[in-house]
Amino acid sequence: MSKHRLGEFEELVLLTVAVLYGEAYGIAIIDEMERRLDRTVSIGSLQTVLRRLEKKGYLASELGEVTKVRGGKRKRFFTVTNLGRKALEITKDQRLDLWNSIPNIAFGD
Amino acid sequence: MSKHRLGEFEELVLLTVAVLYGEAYGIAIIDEMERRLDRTVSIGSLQTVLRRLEKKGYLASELGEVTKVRGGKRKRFFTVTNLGRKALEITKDQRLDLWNSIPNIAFGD
DNA sequence: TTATTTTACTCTAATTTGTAGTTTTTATAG
DNA sequence: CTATAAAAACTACAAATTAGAGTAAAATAA
Repeated sequence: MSKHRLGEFEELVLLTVAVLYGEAYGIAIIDEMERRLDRTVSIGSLQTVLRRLEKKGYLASELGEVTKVRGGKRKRFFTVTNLGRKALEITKDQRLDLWNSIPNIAFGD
Repeated sequence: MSKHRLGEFEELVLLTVAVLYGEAYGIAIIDEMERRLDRTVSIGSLQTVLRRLEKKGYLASELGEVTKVRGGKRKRFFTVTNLGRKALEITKDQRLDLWNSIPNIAFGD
């Protein structure tokens, strides 16, 4: 596997969708990312990445029901697929293996 | 801090330079990355990223001594700077915080 | 029926990453 | 000596990812 790699932003989006399980739609994802990561996230790049991750099979989505809250198109809710979960785990494990292999002196200050 | 973010490949290069402390030059970095990450790494993209990371202050480099091994230009050895270490730590901590916030049901399969 | 709010979506530019090739240097084979 | 091979850095352009700014749709409130 792993012909597809996760870009930096793709990884963060995937993780945030998992964190928001059941409530992961566009604007909620942005709010959560901005709060946790202390950066601004544009709706445009988010949409692009959500589409791409869905196309790659890492995310699935469905439109929500009409609600009685004022305004807005129907929300599109995302969930992480099994394949997406595996991609996240591989990414995490590779990074942690590298961290565990760094000799103490490398950062001795 | 953190106007500069680490791209996916940038992060892996920085970590590998840390792992190879004292022996981190172009071709050794490639060999280490290919072995650990099970992917091919082209010398071209590595050079580009090494330069960019140095420019951003995450890496420092110096030319090695001439050796008596057959052929080759003098090696350029890289080390991770304090700033680079901090960028790596922020990146790692953000990812782990997200992982720790994922509800159990999110991946229930 | 017009304005406001909340949402998704599209398009183009900038940045990052990948690929293929070039240059430099030295040792060894003929 | 000269040609070839080996080991390394470096360059240039193409592809993929990410950012930013703008557009469209749907619903309630005035």
